[in-house]
Amino acid sequence: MKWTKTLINTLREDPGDAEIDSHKLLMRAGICRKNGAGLFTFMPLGMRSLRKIEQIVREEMNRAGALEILMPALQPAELWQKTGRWDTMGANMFRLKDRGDHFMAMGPTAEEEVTDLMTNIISSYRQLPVTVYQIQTKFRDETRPRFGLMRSKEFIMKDGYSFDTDAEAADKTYWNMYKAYEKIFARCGLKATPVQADGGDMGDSMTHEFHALADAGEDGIASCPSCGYAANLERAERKIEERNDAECPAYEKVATPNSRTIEEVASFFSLPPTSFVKTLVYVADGTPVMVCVPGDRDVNEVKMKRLLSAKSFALADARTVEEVTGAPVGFAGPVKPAKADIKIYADFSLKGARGMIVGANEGDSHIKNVDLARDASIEQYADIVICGAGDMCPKCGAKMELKRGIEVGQVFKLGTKYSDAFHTVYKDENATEKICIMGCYGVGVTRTLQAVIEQSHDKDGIIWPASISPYQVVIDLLDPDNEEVVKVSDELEKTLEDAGIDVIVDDRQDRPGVKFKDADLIGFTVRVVVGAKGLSKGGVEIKRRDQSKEEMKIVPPDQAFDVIKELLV
RNA sequence: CGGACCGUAGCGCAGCCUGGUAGCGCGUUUGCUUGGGGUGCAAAAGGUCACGGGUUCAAAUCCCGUCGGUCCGACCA
Repeated sequence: MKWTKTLINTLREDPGDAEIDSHKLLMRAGICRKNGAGLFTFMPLGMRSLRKIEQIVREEMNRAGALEILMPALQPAELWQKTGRWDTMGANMFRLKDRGDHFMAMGPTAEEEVTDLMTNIISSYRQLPVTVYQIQTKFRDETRPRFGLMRSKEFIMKDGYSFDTDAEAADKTYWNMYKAYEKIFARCGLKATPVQADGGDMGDSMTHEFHALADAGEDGIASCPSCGYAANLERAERKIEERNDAECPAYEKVATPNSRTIEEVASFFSLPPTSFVKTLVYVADGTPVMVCVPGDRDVNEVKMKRLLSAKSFALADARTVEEVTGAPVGFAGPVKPAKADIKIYADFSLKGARGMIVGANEGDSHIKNVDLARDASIEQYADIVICGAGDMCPKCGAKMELKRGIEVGQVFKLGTKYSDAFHTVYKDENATEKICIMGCYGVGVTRTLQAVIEQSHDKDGIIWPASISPYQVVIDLLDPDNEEVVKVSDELEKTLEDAGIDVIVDDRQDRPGVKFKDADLIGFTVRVVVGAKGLSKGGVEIKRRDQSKEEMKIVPPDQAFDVIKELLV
């Protein structure tokens, strides 16, 4: 392919609305163009990489035994009403009406659709296990699209769904997919780490997310350098040492005018935040609860939500706080709240805590010398704070590290949440009707593309892994008017194409510097320079994008092919 | 959905405060020049200043509204 025959439009300057490197490069290299908030057009270069990623996903899914299908992105509302998600998905789902006044959804995911489909197809245990998948555009009305393809309103996702006869078989399928995902990301040149995650509304059982570690990632991940434990901060646990503080005298009230936050109270007492108990009032499914954590810690709302099996869990408003505590916001505490029967949950690390300072449930007052076990009625101690760097690994006790990641894939055990709703059953060997156990498996295809860029770039531009480079090789034809040089370039181009290697020839009437800059910006895996000066000095120059100038090889044209092939492995 | 800011040529921006016939850089086109890391010179094309209303002799500029966009927060199968 000749550069002048395709449509490549690079930008010298960063787009004004891009924040992170990968987003800037996506635009600068001409991979994408923005159409609106969270909406992008893939230009020819981007399209090539995108299709290559899809093909890798397809090959690995097929190899894992999954079957490709394609379902409509436009889905009838009835399916969603059947599982109740028509309501619970809220404003995140694009909804519209057809001319017959029927509500439809632009699919944000497809559990309902696929379960409805398979319910009518599956009848016998002989058909199971079965996994189907599709690579399809998904729609989500994100309140705040961000970071280019990372969080967009329309994106391409591979979504797969498995149907098994029992929990054991479903477990096998789960790990089969898990392994397929490891291969997919490895082949895309992406370092993706599997981490334990929270199921959210999707289901309550086991799930792993695959994260491309990157500072620009939106998710926090706790990981243990010693044993490899890794979990999304939403779920990450920590090991807690047993605590048994020295006995303290009876508690007493202390006036703490205008000291509401832990910082203010800590400075008032001249004590570290760990000497205090932070008490927050939440509302879980309409019922207020109190949550106590050490003063230097934050409540993990996802953990609380799971602990209480709550559908909704959010901080209470000021009025509720006043009703519950009998004091203005800022003075809540676990000792004798106004609402005496309120359930109080405390973090494990507070078990055995004595001599603590807590809010007095009275304006401008705190109480000190609190022994939580003696003075408060704690419903339950549990791990309910967000892990921090330095917390002990729950598996091995080593100090954990905090990292950031981009979620590029997720595998879920769905159980029977959807098969129950749709009555997806099969007959077993004894002709007994049994429910299917489901799993679902997603890969953010467009997000993976950007995650690769985020992980693989330098100050000059993108560094594409060979497997998904728009063209694996770029030939910088420096003297497009020199017949001899053109002949060498044309021959090499043909040799490469005949061998199935993607190659683009920069045949523009431009100075070498322009071609080098663009080749680096777009980041084709291998660059071959063919020019009169080079040929007179012995040949063509070959270098992989991630190699330095010093590592550049100069070889006679007839050896170029072998050297290029070597570099693409 | 709360808070802040921004909409001027394909891209990046200035002009707005203090109203007076719309500018710069990049890119594009043409010619010459240069020819191994975004060459230099010259010429040219390209804008209903987001949209609607108001104030005014006069609005990119001031006021009101709408729409779009960005950031912080909340949310996020």
